[in-house]
Amino acid sequence: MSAKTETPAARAARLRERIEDANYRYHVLDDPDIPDAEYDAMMRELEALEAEHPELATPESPTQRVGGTPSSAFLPVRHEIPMLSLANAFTDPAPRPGEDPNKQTRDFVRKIEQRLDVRDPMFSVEPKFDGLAISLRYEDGMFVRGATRGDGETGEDVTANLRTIKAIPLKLRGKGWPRVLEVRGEVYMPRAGFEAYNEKARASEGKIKPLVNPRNAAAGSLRQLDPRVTAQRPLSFYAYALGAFEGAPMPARHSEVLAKLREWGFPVSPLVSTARGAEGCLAYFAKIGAMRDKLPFDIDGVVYKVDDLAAQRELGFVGRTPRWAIAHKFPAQEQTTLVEDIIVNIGRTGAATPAAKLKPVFVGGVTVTNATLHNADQVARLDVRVGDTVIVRRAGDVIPEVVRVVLELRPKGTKPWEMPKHCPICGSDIVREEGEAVARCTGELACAAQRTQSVFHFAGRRAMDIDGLGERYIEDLGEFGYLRTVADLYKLTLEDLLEMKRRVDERDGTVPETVKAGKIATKWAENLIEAIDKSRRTTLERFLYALGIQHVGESTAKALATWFGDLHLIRHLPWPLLKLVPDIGDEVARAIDAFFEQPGNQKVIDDLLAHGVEIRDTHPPSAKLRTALALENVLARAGIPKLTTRRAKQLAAAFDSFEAVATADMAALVEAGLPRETAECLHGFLHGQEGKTLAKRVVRALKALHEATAHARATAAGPLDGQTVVLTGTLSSLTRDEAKGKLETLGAKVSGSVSKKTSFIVAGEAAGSKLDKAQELGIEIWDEAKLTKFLQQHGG
DNA sequence: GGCCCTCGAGTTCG
DNA sequence: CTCGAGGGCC
Repeated sequence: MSAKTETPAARAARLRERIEDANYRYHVLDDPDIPDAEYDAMMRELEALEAEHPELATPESPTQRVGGTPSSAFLPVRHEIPMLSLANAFTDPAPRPGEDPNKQTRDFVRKIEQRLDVRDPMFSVEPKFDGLAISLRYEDGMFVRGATRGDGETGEDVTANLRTIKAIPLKLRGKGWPRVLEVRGEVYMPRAGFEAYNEKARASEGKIKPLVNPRNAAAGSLRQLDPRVTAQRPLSFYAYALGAFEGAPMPARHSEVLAKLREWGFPVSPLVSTARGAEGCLAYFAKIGAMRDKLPFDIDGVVYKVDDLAAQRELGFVGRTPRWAIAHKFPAQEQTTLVEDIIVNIGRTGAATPAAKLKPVFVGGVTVTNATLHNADQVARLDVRVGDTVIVRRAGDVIPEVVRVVLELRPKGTKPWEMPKHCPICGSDIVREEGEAVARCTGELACAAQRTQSVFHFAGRRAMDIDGLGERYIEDLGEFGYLRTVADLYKLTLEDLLEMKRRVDERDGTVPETVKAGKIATKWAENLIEAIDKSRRTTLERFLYALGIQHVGESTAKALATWFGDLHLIRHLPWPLLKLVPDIGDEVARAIDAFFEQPGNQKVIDDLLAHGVEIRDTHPPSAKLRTALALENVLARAGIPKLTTRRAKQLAAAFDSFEAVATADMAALVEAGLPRETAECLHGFLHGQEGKTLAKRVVRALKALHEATAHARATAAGPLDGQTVVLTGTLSSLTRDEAKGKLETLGAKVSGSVSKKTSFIVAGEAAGSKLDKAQELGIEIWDEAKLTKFLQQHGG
């Protein structure tokens, strides 16, 4: 049948099929069956056909890979099933005599054998591509969304860019695929494509910027806002795992999954294989290692996965890393360079961290100029000196690290490096505590570096999230006296910022950037003021984290926030009571206590609150905590020496407040049933300096607790208090359970059926009889948009 | 007292 | 990403 006798629709369909087949043969089977010229001719014909008959153009047509318009941002995508990160194993390059260089790999296999009680389990083995992990979602066989890995939980929507990659099928081939399929794999740039692209870039004489290395090139290409740019990049794709999988039976083995993926049109590396036990894995590692340089793409190791999926489930996870898989990495690439200097950086906690300033060297795909030396022990271990030639590599292919010194090249007259005795920034003593690895500057707030770093932490994305407040501004603000504590941020005015900028320009002798085309450019300052203002409304968890208390990171801050629920309670609580929170022990509790013990810190908190910082999620302490704070428990745990649980109980029965116990005289204590000796001891303690301080704090804390509880009760009246809500139909942005939970926290009762008592209903897509009934009864009807907006307005 | 896990803190480059 | 160290469990 010739083109002439076909209808345009049939011709278009036939062309598409042939183009898709050619793609499949080229990218998946690696066995092209038609010459490039013919392929191009078919594409041109199809494009012409679709231009002539626009109704024939479908989104999954091969001509429609580059579509859509440049976007301004990538929307976050939550992965239904988190994307994993693998543990690493290395082969020890210089094992001690008698030591197994492949201990890590063998340990990995041995643990699996122990847990599963099998010998030499079967592994699916594959090369580990050096690219960018992504997830592709197919619904009813059509590619609907693609996202980057992100932090594993949430990535970025890069669908438009992924569509331009010909190795990624826009629709699934074959049959038997599930209704919902998520495929995980690696986008990478083949070496040849990388070279060719850079050749073109060189020829363009600066018009096209050359790419640094294939891996960054892949990552950078997917982050292009304009898919037409991505389409110009020679990207490819290999699939290696599943995410969501709904509506079809799941194969029993990982190797079968890969075979299925290949049938459905995904490129799967021809190097994937299976191997038995540790020895099989190591043989595969050796084989791939020998091929590494000749491969048409970069790899950084191989991956071993337990092949049996049921066994994978049995093995489970530690955190987000599976017990059933490991990445066996090739040794990192190494380079030698010169140590030009060894400097000390001062961190937020005063930690003095030595860092090597290196002669720029290209290693592992980037130019490295700095390498951390961690601490004085590390410097001593390596014996790095200024002027040394050292071997550097990128640990885990990211953070540069000094591997060792090339002693043969050491110049004469070098001296071992020593931690300076005084802080290079503020001149305070640098002290190293007994048994600690870090040395610290003791300058605290007097040290500009610590000040800058703590403000930087405070403003961080995960803390108060002040957008646009970078290290440079913080330094400058500090230098000119606008910023002593974080509270000063909330006192800054537009004029302050502009004045600071003027002085910075004066100091640097730079042309004032603030003056452009005769007008004073103030946009950056306006933005910053706005960002600061926006940060005022925050959560307890963020606020606590932002304070930068030692040992209090994100998760401890969260625990404190959920357990105590109220800043005023936390800031007055004596440390033994802080230990009520799981995962908070002596050390952390003491650190928190010490922080709040400083009047300066309490003043900063007062200042922050006075300048409009508002914690919007204060809530009553958890029920568990309220029990724990009952009088007898407080007495037992407040840190009063010799007071046993039993005695605490007796006291609690006889007195009705902590204050009463603290002010009781000996007679009263004896009357309460305490043996004379215990009573004397307690009385002595409570009237000693230590006891008085403790009592004062406990009383204050309990008062705060009481107020917090009362306050929370008073404000518990949510905006939907007393209202009955009915949900019907399907909501797209959240599940019914989530909607229910959110409505309930705002005070609503969520019921299942519509009656005249119903306050309003929320009708999603395809709402049925409940909607009819609500209309009949004249009940208010919300659509999803209205619900979302309402939830947003009320902190949903 | 030792082991295993998790968390905190510091870090690099584009 | 890595190291060091705190916390919990045996």
